Amino acid sequence: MTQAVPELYATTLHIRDHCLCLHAQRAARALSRRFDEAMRPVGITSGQFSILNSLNRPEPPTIGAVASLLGMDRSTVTANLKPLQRMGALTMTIDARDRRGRRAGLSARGRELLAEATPIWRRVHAEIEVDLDGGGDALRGGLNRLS
Amino acid sequence: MTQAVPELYATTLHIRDHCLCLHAQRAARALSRRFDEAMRPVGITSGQFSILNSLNRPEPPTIGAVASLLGMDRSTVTANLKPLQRMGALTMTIDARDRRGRRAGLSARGRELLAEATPIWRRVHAEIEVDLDGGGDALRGGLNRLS
DNA sequence: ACCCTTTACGTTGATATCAACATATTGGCC
DNA sequence: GGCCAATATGTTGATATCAACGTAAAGGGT
Repeated sequence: MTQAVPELYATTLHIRDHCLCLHAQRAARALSRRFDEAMRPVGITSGQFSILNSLNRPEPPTIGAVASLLGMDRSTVTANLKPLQRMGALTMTIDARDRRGRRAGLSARGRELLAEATPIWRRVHAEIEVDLDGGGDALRGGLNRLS
Repeated sequence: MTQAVPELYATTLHIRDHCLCLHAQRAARALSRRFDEAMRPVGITSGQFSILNSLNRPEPPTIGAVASLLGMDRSTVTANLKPLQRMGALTMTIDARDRRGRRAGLSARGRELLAEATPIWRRVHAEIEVDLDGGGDALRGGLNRLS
């Protein structure tokens, strides 16, 4: 008789060091925290910044288009729009050509928030690129293969 | 007079294509969904698998040690342990040498869940490595620089 | 015109995530 | 021994995330 699960501990160490899901979650959490903290003076989070940015187009996108761009569930987009709506950052309109669809756009307040946050994004992102020591493009390429 | 924010749209496109936070979140969501779906027959999520795996050590770790390993907030670890406790997967003990600390370990049921999920992890992870076409190590390296 | 499939969303319930605040314990310093 | 800063964790409230289910509109075939 050996221990209960003798082979699993080596496996555990292997997973800890190699699991791309774990590594991606950890990096995503670290990046979120970094941008969240930097954008706190503006009153938005990194996720809200991504959404505001995705809405800043000539033709306001549908919920589904935003979900597809951000790689998240449609119901997550709906949920994430709620706090932005309470801030008065959005314009929601029913698509005239397809009344199933709702199009989300930026209000004047939304454009204002985006304009305030963009220089912060630029600064923090430049710091991160420095941390990556020129590996930013390669990292983006690898991440894009996963989504 | 020009439009309200004429320069911002080009910036928006730039952010959409370059923001590492966005790219990392998107990839992390995609990976989570992939493992979540594969592990659903076992009844655990990818995040719960990561936690179970992190608890599988000779000396059960403290909450803080798990948080540090997974790169998440301590209160998030506390919250994530709750569903696992309800499943009967854990053993929680107060550290005898420092009664502030709680150590989380795997119960027999926890080891069972981990043993069931590990082959699934192995299969899905191998598929992902194929998708990356040999770029797995480089991607892990880049992600580690961020956390 | 009528049905039937597909598509676009919303809602609900469970889990995940973090900041801010509160509590308990430890350890050092006097 | 008593005080005080540091440490480990819990709690609360807000947001994020998704699957499953339900609703409404569009589009096609008859």
